[in-house]
Amino acid sequence: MIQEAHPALAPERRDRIRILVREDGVVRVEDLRKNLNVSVATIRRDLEILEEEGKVKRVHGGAVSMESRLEESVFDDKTSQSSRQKKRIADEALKLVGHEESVFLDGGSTTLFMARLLKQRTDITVVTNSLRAVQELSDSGPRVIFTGGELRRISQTMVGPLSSAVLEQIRVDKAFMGTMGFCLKNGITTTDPNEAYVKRQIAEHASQVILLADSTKAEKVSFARVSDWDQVDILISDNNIPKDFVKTLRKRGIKVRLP
Amino acid sequence: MIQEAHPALAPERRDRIRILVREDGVVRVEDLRKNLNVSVATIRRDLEILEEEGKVKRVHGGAVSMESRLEESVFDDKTSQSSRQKKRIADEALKLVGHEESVFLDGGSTTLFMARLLKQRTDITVVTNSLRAVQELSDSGPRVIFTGGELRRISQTMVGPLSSAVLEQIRVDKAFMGTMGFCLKNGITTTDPNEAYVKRQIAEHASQVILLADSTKAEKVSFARVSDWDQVDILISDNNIPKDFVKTLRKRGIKVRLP
DNA sequence: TCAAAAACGATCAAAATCAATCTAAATCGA
DNA sequence: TCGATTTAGATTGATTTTGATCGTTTTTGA
Repeated sequence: MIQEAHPALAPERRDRIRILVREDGVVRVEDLRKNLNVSVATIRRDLEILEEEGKVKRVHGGAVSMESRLEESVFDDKTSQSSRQKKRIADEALKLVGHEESVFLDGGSTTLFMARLLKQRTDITVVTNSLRAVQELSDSGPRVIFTGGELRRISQTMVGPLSSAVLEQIRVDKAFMGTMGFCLKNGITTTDPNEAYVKRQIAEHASQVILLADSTKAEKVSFARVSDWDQVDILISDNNIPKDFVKTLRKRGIKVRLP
Repeated sequence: MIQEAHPALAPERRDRIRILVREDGVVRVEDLRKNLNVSVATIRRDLEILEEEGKVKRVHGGAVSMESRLEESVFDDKTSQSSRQKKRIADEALKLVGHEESVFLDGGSTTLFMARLLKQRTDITVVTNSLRAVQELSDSGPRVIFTGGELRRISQTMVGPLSSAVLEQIRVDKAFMGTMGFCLKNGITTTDPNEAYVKRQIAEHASQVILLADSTKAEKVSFARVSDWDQVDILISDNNIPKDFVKTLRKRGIKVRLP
């Protein structure tokens, strides 16, 4: 076969693809082929792998980044499996919201589903740092308190010291939180330290902390540590979560709900 | 060589349509066809998809945006006199924004026009309590600080004591403010005391206060008093404002610009 | 109100792209 | 070195997307 000067290793090539996709938001298979000097079959295989890893989303003719503007359209992909799970988790979470309570919603797709459902409730107060959640509730619905702060575009949330200024002054009955990963050893983790800080702070000011996370997040560890399990009161997930995991959590006094 | 290298990828094309629709509020199918170099059939199919996603609403001959909350206003404003004036006022105001400055935008249609124009500027920091302004800048543009607080639905702004918590901690070079009414005797007035309070507070924390108000607001008095004229540094309005009024303001040391 | 013009939706064929399969080269362990 | 395994490229039939056509509906203007 061809003996190139630099026979780029497979993971290296996939990394380059990731970068190219993220830079332009969208790439075409043909461009990648020319750029990397491999066949389209290889590109397709790489994209397949990257899609499984959640790095890109394949489309006819190429792929789009999952970490860019176009993410949004992927965001409300209602047909996807995980999306339906998130919907069910949000439904279950809604049952926990009592009359005239105040709740916190953080950024994340699961809590966004919840915001949608909460639109019917005008008796409660919603506190959030998620711009999308506010948009969802901006027309009508419950009383809305927005934390403010600096806009973090990638997650469309408000973070930083100015958020804290507001958070310090409020108390909520229940805090509903999403996460990027959770495991027994490392507790709750997320991608950004700023996000983590906001979550930690609101957890301290909430009577109950309820974690919303589908099973794909189980045993995953992300970059920034949010908190340990003893901060969490209830976990709402789905049935694909390992049985042992649930058992251990329950032993540690955490209620687990699997709708 | 003139031959286009590759047709745009489908999601990319739809994204461009979304942007075009959002920018102008309305687009015609024919314009999109010329702009994107595809057949009308493709445009129609794309619009169908975007309508299902709730991004646009199809109408005979084209589509209107569903994403911008200004949809209606921009729509019928296109022809309206006052809207064009507001646009010109916003253009003029933009000239005052220097390199790497921080500016405040309050709620109101004129400042919203400004937010749109500021999208091109990535060197500045925008502070605002207007949800619409944040939405306008949520994709890309300058650094955004949002005040947070309680959502006042009618104006889509954040108000109340929690807003103050953030406002107290920031200083801006220039504050651009709209108003419901202004006259020599009563100064600046607006409809809601909460709004007035926010305006007053930011005025104290701004090196310069710039009032943006078309001539229809002149000699009008609204319910809640914001401030006296001595707080204002510059007024940007239009030529229909009474000459005497301008003269008096200038005598009091306020710069008046009439683009 | 009516007729011409414009826009629309449905359908079909061509082109592009994809998935599956098979073959060849490279890598690795024995 | 040999053979198993992994990785890349080529081929082929299936699928998706696109543009063109044609009959129908909506808008426009007299």
